[in-house]
Amino acid sequence: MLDKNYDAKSVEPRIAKRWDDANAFAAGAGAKPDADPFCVVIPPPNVTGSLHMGHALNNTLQDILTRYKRMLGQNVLWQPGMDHAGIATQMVVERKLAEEGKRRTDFTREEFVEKIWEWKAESGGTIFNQLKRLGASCDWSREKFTMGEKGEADDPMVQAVMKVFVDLYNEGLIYRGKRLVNWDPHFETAISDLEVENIETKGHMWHFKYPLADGATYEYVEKDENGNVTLRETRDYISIATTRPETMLGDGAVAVRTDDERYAPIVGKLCEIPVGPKDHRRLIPIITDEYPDPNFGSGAVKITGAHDFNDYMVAKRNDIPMYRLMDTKAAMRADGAPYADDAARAMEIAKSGNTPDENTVDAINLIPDDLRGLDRYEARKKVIEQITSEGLAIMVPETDPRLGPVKAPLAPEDGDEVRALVPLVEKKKMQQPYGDRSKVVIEPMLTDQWFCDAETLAKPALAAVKEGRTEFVPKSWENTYFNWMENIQPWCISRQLWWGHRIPVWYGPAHPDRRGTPEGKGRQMFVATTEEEAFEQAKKFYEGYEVVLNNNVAPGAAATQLGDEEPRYFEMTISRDKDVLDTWFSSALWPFSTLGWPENTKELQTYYQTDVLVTGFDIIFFWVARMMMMGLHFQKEEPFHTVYVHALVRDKDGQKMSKSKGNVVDPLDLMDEYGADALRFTLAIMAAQGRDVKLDTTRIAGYRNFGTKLWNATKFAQMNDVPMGQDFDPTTATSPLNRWILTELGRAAAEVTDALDRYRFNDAAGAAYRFVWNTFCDWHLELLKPVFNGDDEAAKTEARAVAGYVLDQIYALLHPFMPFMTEELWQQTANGRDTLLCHAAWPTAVVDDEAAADSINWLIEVVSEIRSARSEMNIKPSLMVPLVVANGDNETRSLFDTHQAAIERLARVETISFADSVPDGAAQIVVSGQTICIPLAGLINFDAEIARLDKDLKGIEKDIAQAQGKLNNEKFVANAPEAVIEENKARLADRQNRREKVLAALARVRDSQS
RNA sequence: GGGCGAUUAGCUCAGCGGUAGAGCACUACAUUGACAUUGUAGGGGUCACUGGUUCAAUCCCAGUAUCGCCCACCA
Repeated sequence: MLDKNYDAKSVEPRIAKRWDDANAFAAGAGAKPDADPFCVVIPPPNVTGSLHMGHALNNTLQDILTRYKRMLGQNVLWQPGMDHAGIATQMVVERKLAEEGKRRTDFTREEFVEKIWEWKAESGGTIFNQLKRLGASCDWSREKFTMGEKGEADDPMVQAVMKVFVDLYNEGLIYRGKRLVNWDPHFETAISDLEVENIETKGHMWHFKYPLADGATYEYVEKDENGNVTLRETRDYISIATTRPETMLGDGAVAVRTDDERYAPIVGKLCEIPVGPKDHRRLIPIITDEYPDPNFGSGAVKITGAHDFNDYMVAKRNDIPMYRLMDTKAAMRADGAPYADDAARAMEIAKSGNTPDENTVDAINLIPDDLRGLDRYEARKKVIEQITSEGLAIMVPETDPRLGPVKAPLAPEDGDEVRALVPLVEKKKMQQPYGDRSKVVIEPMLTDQWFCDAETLAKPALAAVKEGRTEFVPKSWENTYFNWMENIQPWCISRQLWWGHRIPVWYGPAHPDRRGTPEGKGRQMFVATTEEEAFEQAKKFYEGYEVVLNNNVAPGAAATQLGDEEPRYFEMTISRDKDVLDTWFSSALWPFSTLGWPENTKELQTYYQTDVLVTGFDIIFFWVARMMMMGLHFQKEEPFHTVYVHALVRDKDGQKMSKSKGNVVDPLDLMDEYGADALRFTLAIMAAQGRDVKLDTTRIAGYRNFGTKLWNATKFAQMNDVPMGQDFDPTTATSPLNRWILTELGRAAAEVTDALDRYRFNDAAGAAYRFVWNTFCDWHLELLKPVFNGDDEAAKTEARAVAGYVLDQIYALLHPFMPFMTEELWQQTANGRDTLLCHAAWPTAVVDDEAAADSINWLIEVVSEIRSARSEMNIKPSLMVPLVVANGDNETRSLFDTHQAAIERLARVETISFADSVPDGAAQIVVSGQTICIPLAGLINFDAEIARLDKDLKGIEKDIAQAQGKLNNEKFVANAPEAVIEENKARLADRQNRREKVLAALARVRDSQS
């Protein structure tokens, strides 16, 4: 016998262990011979991670699918693993070190990386244990890590990444170059566009004068829309607006639109950057470009190619030098020659109009000595001060509307004009880029990075979805995918971090004997999947020279001269690239790297293409798109045929859960309180497509109660000797009640199955819920009671067998949603069950008996109506009442005979009799065209009875009016489908019949009252 | 600036061309045998607004309002 209560806390670990001991989720476990494979790869959680609601939802859905497919007998693999999560992990470990008062830079790179591995060993299993608590049926023996077991170079997980890099490099799809990238000054690394969040912030726009060189002047004319001159003055400057004054130091030009008449007179002239030591002011040219918008600001834009993405494009187009102003921490540069020297050098460049190579330009430091080393915002303040104090800020009256509402203008009194002039500093909302992890303002920075030609890789990935080989569910996400893929930019894949896959490129010096050829110039690259291979390449390249490998020297350092006497003998040192790859580069390979690629393993052959990817929309770009690209490129087949995109779990008020907001709901707490099954069921039933899940904990309690209900239903079965786990053929059942519940079971199973096949998790859970609670518990079990209490032994035997069968099927049907409790019930309810429920067969419909269904549905209606009438008449529940069926036809009599015991028990009826007329002083119920009476003279309150019948009548008449209205409408009859017309006709006939009966009943009540 | 989504019972959400549903909350009643983590009965909604299409609109179309998200280079 079951315990009084289901105790999730003790059952869940026990069942989990049982699955574990049985290896129940090993790839292919429980599969039929030659079964179709079904494979899902887990979105790998961060190694630093701990289970949050997003994981709980994501993994619940995957588990529902894999358990369902496993029960269908398919060859199932749910592949688990973790992601090394470069920045996130490095951040966590750095934070940990900070607690000990240490910094990353207190260690060597090797030491620090070793610390991360230690940390992984220590706490890396946390999230898997949490996933196991949730019931995730992954093949845990196949756990993978994006960095391999220990990061060894020959680990297949590492080799997969290396091979992909090398292959793409050899195909020209990966290249290195100096580009403007998003630079995170906190982590001191480049990041990709996707890792930047644009946040609206309050900023300012300053307006400054850039004086024309040599005191030149021009006539500045402004016109309105109609061409009338609104302003004409002689100027010796050009007005420039900027939100980032500190970048003025790196300006390479001022650009105006080609057709901007205002500036036509000065195009091609030089102007002066109004900051820095007076005697070394730099002059820059005024150029034309299509980029400036004449209607914005002054129409003239300063061009700082090294610190702004737009300017970068302009500078490239016009061969304007790009001067890098900041260091890796976004502080103003303090390296290189004194300002005077470098400024002079820049002047020469500007005058010559020939921009030297990028490394030469990069070496020039244009930060005035007094600003060197300052933080970029400190520098901004100083720059503004200096320009303003020199009188080069554009001045406007205090009343200028551009100053914004903050500065209250002095009201011009008694014709006074202007009280004062102030610098024009517009208050302005602007989109500011922030690092999504560091939350620090991103700095566009000109650096050497590795890029992947995403545009080329995206083409097949785009076509795969366009042509339907991979489908998104819900489909609307495909537009998001298309939009991004069609506008995809080169993917910056290098990161200046310590934790990650180190880029498999080794650098050596220029070849000493090949001056004047590419091999004899600059550093040489050896791209190889292993160090040995790179070494071999280098040896071949530097044939005749000594080659050594030393990763501690700067990559591509000059050849070392060996021996004083033999100057022709050099040592060629090669050293590996210091950078690591973007984490998503390795994640992109997940669907095939986890299956053993680059080796052609049996798993790869069996399970690739995988089936469904279940993921949140926030990583469609980061991950899904890149898996599509890499999967198609390296396997020539999409990594999955379906992408199920679920919503974000938000808090009750629709806010994204975040630690900083303090609104995080911890799924572990919820599992402690309600059990894993209740949490899972809630997430499943709330996972409607296309909408966020706003989690309301009261619902979890509700579904916990659902589990209790099932538990108690099973207890009831046990108390009535219902046999479970029998080999019973349900088609042999004969009684209407049994055939009815089998019919309902089949319908429910079909509904759940269909919903799961369409990824309608909420519909699936809802259908199972309704069947178990509202059909099986509310009616079938109640209707069984009179059978079990009766003395028809044959009927009891069949009823028990059917009840046992249905319960077994219920466990199976609910198992994907509530695996722990159902497995526990499965194990406890039958002796000698040698199977695990997780491997049991998925329910299918075997009995569909319309007549039996009609019969029981009639019974349910009668009972419900009697109960309703009793309640409204305030007849005490304890009072057993007689029932008189007036003018019943034979069919009705037979139904009452069949269901006599059930009606008596469920409606608390003492006797059922038949009469030719309605007895006096009776409550009258009209159901299925029959008038049923409760003759309780004296107990019936006539007013209440009249009110009840009136209410009934009103509803009926409303129905009649509606149905009649439709049927009288010629257009309706002409256009509506036959079924709808029939439905309305039937409704009308039924209501008319009932109206007659109810009117008669009303008349009788009124009669007896008078 | 572009795109997407939402607006349904007091709350959190399903439904989506043929007479509105769930969970929680609420009201009344019921505690001798599966279950108070319960049962029975009930109250509560012009399905944001305005037009249109249709025999029929909560559902389709257009527009409005409010809210939310994603993308975007206006200095």
